[in-house]
Amino acid sequence: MGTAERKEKEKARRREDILNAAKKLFLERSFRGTTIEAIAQECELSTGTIYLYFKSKDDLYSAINIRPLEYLDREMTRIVEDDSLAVEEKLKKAWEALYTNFTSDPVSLRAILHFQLEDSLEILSPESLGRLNKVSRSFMGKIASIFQAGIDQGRFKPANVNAYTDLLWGAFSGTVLWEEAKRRINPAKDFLEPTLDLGFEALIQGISRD
Amino acid sequence: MGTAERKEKEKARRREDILNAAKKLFLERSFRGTTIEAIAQECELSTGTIYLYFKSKDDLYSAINIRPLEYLDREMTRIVEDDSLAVEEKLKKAWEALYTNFTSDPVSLRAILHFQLEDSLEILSPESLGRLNKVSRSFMGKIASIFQAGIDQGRFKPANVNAYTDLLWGAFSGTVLWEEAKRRINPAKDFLEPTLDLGFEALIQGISRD
Amino acid sequence: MGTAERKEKEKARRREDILNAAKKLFLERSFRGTTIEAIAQECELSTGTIYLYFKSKDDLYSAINIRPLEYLDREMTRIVEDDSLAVEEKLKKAWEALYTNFTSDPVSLRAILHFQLEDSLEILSPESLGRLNKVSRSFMGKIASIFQAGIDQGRFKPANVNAYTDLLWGAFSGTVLWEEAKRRINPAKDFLEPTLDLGFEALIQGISRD
Amino acid sequence: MGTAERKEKEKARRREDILNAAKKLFLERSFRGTTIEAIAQECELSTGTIYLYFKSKDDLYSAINIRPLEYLDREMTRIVEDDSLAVEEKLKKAWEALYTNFTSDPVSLRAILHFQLEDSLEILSPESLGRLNKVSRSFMGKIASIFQAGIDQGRFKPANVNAYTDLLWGAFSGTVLWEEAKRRINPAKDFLEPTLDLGFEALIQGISRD
DNA sequence: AATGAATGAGGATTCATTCAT
DNA sequence: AATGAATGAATCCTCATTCAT
Repeated sequence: MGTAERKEKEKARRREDILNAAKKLFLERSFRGTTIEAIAQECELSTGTIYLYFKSKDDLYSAINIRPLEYLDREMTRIVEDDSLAVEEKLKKAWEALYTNFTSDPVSLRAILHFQLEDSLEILSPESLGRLNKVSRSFMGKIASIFQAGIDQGRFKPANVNAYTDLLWGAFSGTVLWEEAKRRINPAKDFLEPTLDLGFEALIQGISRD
Repeated sequence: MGTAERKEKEKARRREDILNAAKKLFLERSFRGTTIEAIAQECELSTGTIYLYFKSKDDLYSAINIRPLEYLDREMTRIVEDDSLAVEEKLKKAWEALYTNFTSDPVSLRAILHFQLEDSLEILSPESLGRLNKVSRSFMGKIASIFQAGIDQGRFKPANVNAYTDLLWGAFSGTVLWEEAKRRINPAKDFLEPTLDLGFEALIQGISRD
Repeated sequence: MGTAERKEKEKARRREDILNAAKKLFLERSFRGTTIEAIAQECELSTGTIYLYFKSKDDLYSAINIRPLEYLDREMTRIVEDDSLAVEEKLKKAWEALYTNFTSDPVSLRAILHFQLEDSLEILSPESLGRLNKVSRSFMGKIASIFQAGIDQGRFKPANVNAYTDLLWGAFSGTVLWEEAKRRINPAKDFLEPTLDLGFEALIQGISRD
Repeated sequence: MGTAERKEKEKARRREDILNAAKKLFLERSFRGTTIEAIAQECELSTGTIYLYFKSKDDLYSAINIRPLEYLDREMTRIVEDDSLAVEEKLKKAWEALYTNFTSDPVSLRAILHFQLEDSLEILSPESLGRLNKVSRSFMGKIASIFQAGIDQGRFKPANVNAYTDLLWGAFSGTVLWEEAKRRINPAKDFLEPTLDLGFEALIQGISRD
């Protein structure tokens, strides 16, 4: 039925609106500094309506995470499965995907880090938490599989692939976080890209055999 | 007079007690989840007393930052000025200092990252903020000087030393944050040390000439 | 639409309820001695709701002022513009208006005096302060104009009309305040009316030309 | 013994210091806005010491009242008993005593009015309250006796002398309060003296027989 | 489904007062 | 007597969440 469909779409759109408004405000004023009321105003809805779409503020925050992670997960799948790419190229593509994603959507990274930092995890609805865990595990697993392939092919130094993966994620996220913090203090200086480039070069060099 | 001195010491000790209690709770229950009341109870003082030593909750949190940073700053000075060390060794020592410091005192890193993540900076007392900025700049500056020396000596690939420094800090802090988050979900798995080792190896490899 | 209108009314009524509850308690237990919580209980609302209608406790207190002042201001207009009245009669009516108003609503005078006594003015929201200033100036101006007319007509001794106005207000408010204080100590004795009568007689006598 | 005496004096002096400091701060920042700590700092003592001299903040505040009232009471005695003065002159002198006293010591009037306005009375130690009541009753009684004499001599219109007294006090205090409030808003304009002069003239005129 | 008024628990902070030294 | 650190009750205000309409 066309009507039902339209309604469905309308609803999805609404959800999107809320997500975007929240994202904007979380970025501008941090999680602590953003009230549900402010989000409601930003997307021209009422506070009550927000709760029609999200169970709680934390749930809303987590939803901001999930989407980019799901997106990234799909990207990683594509990269991993693309047989035309060498492992170094795959790694490069993965890194670029991270970069593209998080520069186009800085809040989502912050949201992820926020959850790493605070134990808000406990407040999350079990479903959200489960979904979050599943996606991030899948996503990390795919990166790990690239490292594994590299090792198997004798191109990367043998080491625990999880350590490799953690390193990649840690270095990436830590660098973005730090550059962002610096930029908040001095908006003129934006060294994110060159620093990340450097980071990737070093990483590849550092783990490549010979 | 001995009395005045003892009082001074007593006061310093009290401050320390508060700091430790706060540290413990912030670690266990995050900043948001920790109330002044809880801190007071933890160190067996009253809420009012906390405010005798710290202007606000944020001020207290920031004080947790400053000391390890100041300590690290002194460490870096020692390392930088030790002429018996090669630049690679200096870097290794610096990395180890970070490691030692933040594993022995995980909250302080979390506190630092907290301030990177939130705009709580604005809430800090100007003095705290100033001191924080000064120390961290000094500290970073010393790391940068090691990179500079390495480049000057032709042992590191020429590049922007600030990018190198940011990378080092970003990779280090990001990795710790991530490993810690993982451990909170699954306490059994602690991969921090090997991952950081790997990270350092990769870094050195990656930036070393030939 | 009737619904919107009813809502509007309901809201105004709520505001009124809060105002009345606050008035009652402020009268009974003074400003300092009255908590928001108590006000909330008195009008069977929650503390949070109070803040939906008033920015702060001081704001609420000031709101108690404004209405009677605005009412008085309108009264004064009527009196001033009533050409059938002699200046002495206008003064009498003005005095009576003050009397009627403040005996029917004693807190409002106390609230006014409270703000005269404390520097709480700074705490008031700028809007409230502005409104307060505007009304009281207008109100005083109208009384002054009666005095001016009296002087112009040669019925009052020439003098600074502002001094006359200040005197009238000072004598009135001071007397009410004092009688009220006495009554609080000994509720049996209420001399307000005769004393005010006497005051008015003396005032008229005192300023009338021969 | 000289030592005991000196100690006594020293103690009285201390008390005086505290009183003066408190007076100054109460005037500058109002009762609410003044902390014991601030008073202690102002007179270079410690908070604890304040409590050696005064039972409570309210007690301290009340002490500020009592002295000028006691002084005024003595003044009134002198005036009342001075047979060389006519009743009108006595009244004039009484008014002038009030004026002199409260312009030289504005806080004390504010303190008195504060107690009229708030029911801080309940908080006062019974002794303080008793003393306060006694003095103010005595003081008012003396003014009343002047009115009584005036009526007896046929120079004032017969009326309740308490009403006369209340009127005098109300008009005086109300005018001072109001002029002070105005001056706080616009310090340039000080109309206190002329307004009080006018007030006294009107009063005398108003109550004098023919 | 949407609203937005109402809720009320929760928390930071202040400050009069006490008390050990 | 003097100190000033410690107390902790008291209070204002915020804000995530609910619910009647």
